Amino acid sequence: MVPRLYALCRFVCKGLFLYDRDGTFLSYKKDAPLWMRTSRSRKMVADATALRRECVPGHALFIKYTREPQHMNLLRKEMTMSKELAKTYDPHGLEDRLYQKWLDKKYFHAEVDYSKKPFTIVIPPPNITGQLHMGHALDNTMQDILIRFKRMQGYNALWQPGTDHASIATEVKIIETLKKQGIDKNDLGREGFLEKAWEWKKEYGGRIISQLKKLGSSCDWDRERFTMDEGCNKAVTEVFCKMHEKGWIYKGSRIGNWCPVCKTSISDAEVVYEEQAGHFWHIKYPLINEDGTVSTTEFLEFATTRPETMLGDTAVAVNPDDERYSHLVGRKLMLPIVNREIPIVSDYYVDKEFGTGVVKITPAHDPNDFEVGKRHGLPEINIMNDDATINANGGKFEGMDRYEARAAIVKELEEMGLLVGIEDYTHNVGTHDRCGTTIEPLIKQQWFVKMDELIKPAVEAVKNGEIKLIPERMEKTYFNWTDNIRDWCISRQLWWGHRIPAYYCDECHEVVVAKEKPDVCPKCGCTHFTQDPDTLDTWFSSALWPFSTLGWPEQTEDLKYFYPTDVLVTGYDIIFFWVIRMIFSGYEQMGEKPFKTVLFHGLVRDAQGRKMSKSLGNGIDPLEIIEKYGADALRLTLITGNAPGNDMRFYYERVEANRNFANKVWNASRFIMMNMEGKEIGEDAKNYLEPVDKWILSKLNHVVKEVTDNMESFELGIAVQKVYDFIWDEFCDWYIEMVKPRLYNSDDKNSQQAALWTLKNVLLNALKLLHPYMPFITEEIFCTLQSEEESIMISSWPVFKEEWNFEKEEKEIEILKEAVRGIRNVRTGMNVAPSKKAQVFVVSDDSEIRNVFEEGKLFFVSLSYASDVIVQADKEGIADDAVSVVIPNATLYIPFAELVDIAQEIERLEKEEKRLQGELARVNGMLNNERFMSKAPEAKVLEERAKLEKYTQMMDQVKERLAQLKK
RNA sequence: GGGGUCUUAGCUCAGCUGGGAGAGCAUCUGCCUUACAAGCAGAGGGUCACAGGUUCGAGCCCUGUAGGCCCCACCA
Repeated sequence: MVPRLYALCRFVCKGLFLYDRDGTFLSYKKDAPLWMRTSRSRKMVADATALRRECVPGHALFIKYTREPQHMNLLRKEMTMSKELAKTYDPHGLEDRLYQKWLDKKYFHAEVDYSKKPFTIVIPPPNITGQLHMGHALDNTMQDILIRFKRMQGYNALWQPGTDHASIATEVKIIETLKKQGIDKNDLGREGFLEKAWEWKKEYGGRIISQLKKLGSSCDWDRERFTMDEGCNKAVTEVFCKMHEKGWIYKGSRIGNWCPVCKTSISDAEVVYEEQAGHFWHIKYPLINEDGTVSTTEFLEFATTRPETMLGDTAVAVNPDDERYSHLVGRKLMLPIVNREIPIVSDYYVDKEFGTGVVKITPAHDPNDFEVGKRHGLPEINIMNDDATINANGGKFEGMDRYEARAAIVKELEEMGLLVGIEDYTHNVGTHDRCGTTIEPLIKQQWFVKMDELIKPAVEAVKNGEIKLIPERMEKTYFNWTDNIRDWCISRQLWWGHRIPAYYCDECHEVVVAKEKPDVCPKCGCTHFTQDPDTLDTWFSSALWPFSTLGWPEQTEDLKYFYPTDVLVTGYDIIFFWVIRMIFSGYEQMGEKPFKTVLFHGLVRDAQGRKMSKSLGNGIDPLEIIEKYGADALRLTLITGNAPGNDMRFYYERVEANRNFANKVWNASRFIMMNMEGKEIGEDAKNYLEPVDKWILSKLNHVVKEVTDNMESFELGIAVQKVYDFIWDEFCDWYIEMVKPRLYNSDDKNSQQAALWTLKNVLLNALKLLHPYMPFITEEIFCTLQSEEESIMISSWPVFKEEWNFEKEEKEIEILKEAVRGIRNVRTGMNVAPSKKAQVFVVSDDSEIRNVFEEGKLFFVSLSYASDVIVQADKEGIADDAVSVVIPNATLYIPFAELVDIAQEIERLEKEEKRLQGELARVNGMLNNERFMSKAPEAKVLEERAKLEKYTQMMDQVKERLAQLKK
């Protein structure tokens, strides 16, 4: 036998009372031990050791309300807790257990089944290098909500999971790891490196998956795919060859973004512009005289941010309309140091207003200059190696790093007297989004995808609504990109990725694009080929994800059944990288859209509104939140409190509030189960429904409809907010309180049964509505509540039931609620303790109203702290100094035993009078406005008329009462 | 330079197609009320950034202004 000891601190701020289980007072500890919460002050100081000494050995100690779990746990270890159901919801253990159960039962698995309609979502595949962050958590919570909702609605719901090989991100990471081991990528060679990469994938690729499971994601894990698995590789090769044949993939020499550290080209989308403090070097080049000598008096001055590129200058340009220089066009300049003659050309690219209106042209190292060079047939002189050191074209600067060369060249120009000045200048510098290195524009042979034709159906699809973007404004961003589309550079000089299926004849260098290495060169007949060393942009394989995962290029049953998918959920930040590319790929390869709807979400930011990032160290780990508050609370936090597509800030307070909601649900359920214990609830109980039962059923009915509608239109946050409000405000705070008297009274079995039946049914339906959002707690309660059902996740989604539609009762109960609120209001206003009961008289000349109060008397008594309630048609027998509360069509009187301060009461009523006056003025203003009456819709007019009647009537009551008091 | 978006209570944000300003947190007051103090019952708090316009009626629609954030393009 273990006697228990209770510590109750609820009503004491400065100390701790210890009671045993029977409530016998044991001792009082001043300056009590823990961080505790009381209603007033959140924290209270005390000493845990002292408290522990207070406990007799073998006794249990129960601290009722604490805030700091670490202190709580410290004590718990030495305590024997009560064997009753846990009073607070504890997600620990429970979540993993339920998830395992779902897995074991194969609830997440979907098979082709033509008797059901499919509902498909493909996961945005997380990088294998990734760790679950808040963005993933949000993204996957949204998908899971949709999938669980549709599954319950009876759809054959498939959530197709997988991971992305993330070529450059992964390669960078592996190189780093190897570096730590003292291994250089090049020493390993391609094969050796790839071996390491696959090992790495094997080790870390599963990590993110297990983290997604912690969230509760109901993905069909049997179908897990990888963007570089065999099937995806087949799809990639197929697409490449097909598009090459069509002429939409081509190899071209173009200036592109080159990362000198990763030694690969990167697409425009991978370049991040950063503002950097730099300099503007003002330089002049001497003109060449008619006779071929270098002028010592005539110069052309300009400014540059990158003086080292002068080594590759092949012209200087001015604006054709610039009269200052028009006479010089066609003449030549002597490029100093290099001593090369270069022409002065005119091109509209040059801005007359900017600087001196003169620009040096380096076609090989600047995208704009490249274009100018093309227009004027200028030579392209590449002065750099792949690592951004100067090459042989740089003469004596060969071997220098680009920045070293810059300093050396500036120095030399200065010595030559050609440096006019140096100016501080901040400008935007392109950097590589993966490694931060400054991009070097270089001319390289790269593979490109021609976009002009490919993009057309993708533009059309969004324009004509075949693909819907949510929120709608994302369409503008979408078109902004499609309107300015440029060819997509798809080759990467990396090893980790899909190999480009292009083969070069060793003899004649003929290029053959084919699924397999060709045997014979079609041109020269030789049999030796070398495959293109490059790999493809990661997004090339991601673009095929919606159909490659379903088996394409094979015409599988899955593909026929599940494609096109229904919804794509993703962040707006990858609309260009991914969404658009999936759309045009879908149309091109499948002849059909890849998905019907794209649901965008925003970024999860920290409490200060900053982006969560590793460098700032402000990232919040979702797994930590799950550990502390449970996955359900996290999911609810991510989904509520902001509009679709907007960024959100992450607050611990909000997680806490949602954890509290979980606890509320838990306790309401516990209450219902406790009351149901040992009682059979037959279905005939519904023949004895009372008005309150009908009221809550009817309320539930509306919620079911609204929530379903909201979810159908992807308003997930709004939907769950309605469930939240219904459960907490209506069900817990009103309905449960209303039926308590019936539950505690076993004399009227029918009434009790009806209440229990209603409690159970409303709870079950509310749990179902909540399940997509909070899968764990709802499953746990659902299964405990009705042991015969095996899982809420395969139960059916609630629908609006005509037989639960009770309009009359809905209105009636609202009257009672208003009366209760009115009474509570005056009581607190007058500082009357709840323990102090008082008689309540309900006076109304409307017999229906009187009837409502008679019927609801049982709970009305307890909710309004009444000793008893007397319903009558007139004021007969009510003390003059009773406090009164006016509600539509009735006045409530509370004759308190003590004398009521009449003056105060008059003041209160006058305030009410003023409020009603205001309302009446507004309503009358509208109704007396001729133009309102003629133009406003009839429904609105009727509504206002009804209000007028209601307020007039209430006003009469208030006036009457005031007159009486003032006598 | 082009485009998007935001500005609503002390803080963070809702407010769908125009028809009496909301939530959470915070603050204040009361509460030992056997589901829940991670709770219950109340209260206070807003010129809806500013200026015009449309409308019977504007937080919501239009124009402009100021400030914040984001995306695209990138200026030698």
